[in-house]
Amino acid sequence: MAENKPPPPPPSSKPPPRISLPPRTSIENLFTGGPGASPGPMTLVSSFFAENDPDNDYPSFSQLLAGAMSPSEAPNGRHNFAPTAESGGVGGGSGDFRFQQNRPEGLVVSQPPGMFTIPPGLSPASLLDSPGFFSSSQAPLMSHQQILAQITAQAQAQVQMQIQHPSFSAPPASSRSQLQPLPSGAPLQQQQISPPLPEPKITNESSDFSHSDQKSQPPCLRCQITEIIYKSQHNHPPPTKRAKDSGNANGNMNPQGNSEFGSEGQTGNFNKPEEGSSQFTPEHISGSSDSEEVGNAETRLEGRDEDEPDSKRRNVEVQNSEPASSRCTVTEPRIIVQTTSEVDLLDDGYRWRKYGQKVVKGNPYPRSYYKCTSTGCNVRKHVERAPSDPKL
DNA sequence: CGACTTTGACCCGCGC
DNA sequence: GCGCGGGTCAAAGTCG
Repeated sequence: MAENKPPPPPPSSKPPPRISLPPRTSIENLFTGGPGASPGPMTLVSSFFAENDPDNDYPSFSQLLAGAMSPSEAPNGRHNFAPTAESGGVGGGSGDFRFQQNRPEGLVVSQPPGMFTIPPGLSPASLLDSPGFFSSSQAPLMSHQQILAQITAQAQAQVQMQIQHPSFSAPPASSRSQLQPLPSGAPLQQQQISPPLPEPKITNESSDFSHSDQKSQPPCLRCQITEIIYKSQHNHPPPTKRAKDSGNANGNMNPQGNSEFGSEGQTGNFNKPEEGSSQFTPEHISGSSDSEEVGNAETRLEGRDEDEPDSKRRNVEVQNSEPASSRCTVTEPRIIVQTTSEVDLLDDGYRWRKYGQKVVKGNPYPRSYYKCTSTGCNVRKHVERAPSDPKL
């Protein structure tokens, strides 16, 4: 797995960035700071920075992001990724349940070298959808890359804040609310698989940061994670599909109307990254196209499958491996996002068709392969459950 | 009827 | 060069 990533790949093949969503259970750990607790999202992020090799050939993530979004835009979204206690872990009702399925509760940013994680509370789907990412006025179309970029940026911002202001464990209530929005009720717990971080403390903080509310929530087994890997970028507007799915898919969305997706919504899941993104230099992004913003990102929600064989990473790497030059010319930038969620498919606003399923080594659960059904969209994503996932 | 899921087989890359 | 593992394709089946 990513976590276990073997030694840093050669420059040419850098691991793609990953966004991880920690399993809820792990989240608890985060809060508690227990040994089991994996580094908090922030930690991951921080680690990310720390670990990021300055050497990184790739342009800084921020730079990449810069293209994708303007910091100023990052409004506070309305939607929260993090599950709210109210929603209840498992459930706030059938509706919640659905929600859970579709959405990861928390994203953790794990930062093995090569991967970046999304701060807890952020769900990839939300991110993707969240209009916040793109202001409504902005582009209706967000590519996966962009989304990732945004996520990353925010994560970075948070990290930076923590780094700069250790005390800054939790964002202002307002911000928090934004983050947590996950109505899903599903509690998110994030655990990260990321490699040992040098600064565990951050982890705790971060955990607070993202899940302050969540803490109270019981860990939801259901939401355990799966991995979702996005390849390629989505340029088409998610809403389209949504129209169909979304009707329902979003249904998961809270009645509150925060749609995760926001085609209509605005999201600001996170605080927007104000920071300079310079710090962020995801290695993985390497291949990605600058223009694209984020070429590759992996979002991983797995709770803990550190076991993942490298092979998986291969995908990522390969994608990443794209020559920098490709960035500009990249015909098919790939964004790899690995997330885990109870449901194979996170409702990210896009329509996915399952084209394959396979059992991979190191994980009892089969990995599912999805393609974006939008015409012309080559985005693919791999979803797999964390091996440790008890699976309900 | 169309879209999607499931499943087996094939192909490719990597490690030994 | 061989074997292993992963990723993708394609056919069949299912569901709305």
